[in-house]
Amino acid sequence: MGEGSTRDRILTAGEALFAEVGFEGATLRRLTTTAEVNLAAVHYHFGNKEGLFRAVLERRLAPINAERLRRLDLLESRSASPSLEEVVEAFVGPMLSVQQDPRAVAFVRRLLGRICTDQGGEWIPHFLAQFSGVKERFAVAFQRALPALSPAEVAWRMHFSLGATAHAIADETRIAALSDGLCDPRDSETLLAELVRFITGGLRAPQREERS
Amino acid sequence: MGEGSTRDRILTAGEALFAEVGFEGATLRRLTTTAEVNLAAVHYHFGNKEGLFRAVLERRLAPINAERLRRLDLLESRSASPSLEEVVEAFVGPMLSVQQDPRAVAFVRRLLGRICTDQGGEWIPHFLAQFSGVKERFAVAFQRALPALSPAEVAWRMHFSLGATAHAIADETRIAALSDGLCDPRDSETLLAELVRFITGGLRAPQREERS
DNA sequence: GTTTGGGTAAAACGATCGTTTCATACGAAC
DNA sequence: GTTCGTATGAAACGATCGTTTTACCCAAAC
Repeated sequence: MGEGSTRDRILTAGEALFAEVGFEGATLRRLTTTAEVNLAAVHYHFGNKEGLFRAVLERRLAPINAERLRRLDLLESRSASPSLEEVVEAFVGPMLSVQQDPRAVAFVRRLLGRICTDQGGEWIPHFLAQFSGVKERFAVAFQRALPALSPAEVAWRMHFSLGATAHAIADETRIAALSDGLCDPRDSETLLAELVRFITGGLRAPQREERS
Repeated sequence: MGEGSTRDRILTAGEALFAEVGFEGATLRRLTTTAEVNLAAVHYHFGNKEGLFRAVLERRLAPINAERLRRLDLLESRSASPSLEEVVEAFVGPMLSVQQDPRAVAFVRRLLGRICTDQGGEWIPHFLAQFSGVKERFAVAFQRALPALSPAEVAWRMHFSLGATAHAIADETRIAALSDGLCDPRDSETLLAELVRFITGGLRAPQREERS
């Protein structure tokens, strides 16, 4: 932890610590100790603890959402109607594979899942703001791939897909216990393949029958 | 908050407070203030803060898991091979409808979802212990309803189903933003119907093609 | 009547938190 | 060489945390 500027060391250590113990569980003293940085440096560079957290979030979320849009652009430039599997993979894949940095993976797998489930906190609007552009683009893409569904049903199923993804990505131990060792949570490739298959299946489920 | 014994008032207030701000965010002083209980009473009745949290969890989880098994027993007594929809609803339904107590609903919708995503914490084994009996029973039921899938694939998809459920149940605001107001997160009936449909669709997705 | 023990009340304990203050070191601008 | 804004280090501040201690109330047991 002795490389990079002070600011970068704080960001990196904060990312790891927030991912490990969450926002409230993280301590600036523990953070500055592992980062080999003075305690006051956090407030100098980021204002306060929450400012640091927002900076940590943005550093990783921006590339993920950019990659999502890039892949969707690519799909739509190739075909007027991309397949559902392609759209799902463009949405889910970047969370698992944007960065080769293992620290980024740790962030996504632990912190992002935690954020998605956290109710309180003032950073959720800040988090959704970056996500909003992505949401609309993919809502349109999903609706096109699933013309039989109503917009409300598309929204519900995107919601469920997000949940399955967040849970699967955040998990590092439960799937092993659930499967009695059959499934390896670190096998990102299998995880992505199974997750995409599950989500596409759920999205393609027959629509609600209208009582006529 | 002026009814019931001291112990019950602590449990009820703790349930609400943990659901609102999480374990680390909850303060015993705020808890004892709203419960109109002395600070020391928490340690007298529950040992410490974590003991109180475990007691809060158990009070709500036990009925849910009991109801799950009861419904599964009922299904299997009626038919040798219950339909997938029935099994999914027996698994998901109790989380939304076991108790008519609105405080129990608040607990399930906020705290349980949070627990499912929380990585650290010592109560997860304690939580899984109660869940373990449920897990095996439903794993068998799902495997029977989906004979084409490998055990590993059944485990993966149960895992994803749990994630979609936890996310959907914990959410109270995001689906409204995601759907631009089309979907109402408080409409438990629609939520359950859409969720069951999504999960059954995901579980029924075509299996991984073996490269021969 | 006295004793006993479960339950509650008030107060303080030590620890640790996020934050602030103040002094200092360093490099660029003039 | 002096000045000045940026950055860091050391120390302390006030607040609040979970927990413990001590004393008190009161109904049941003897």
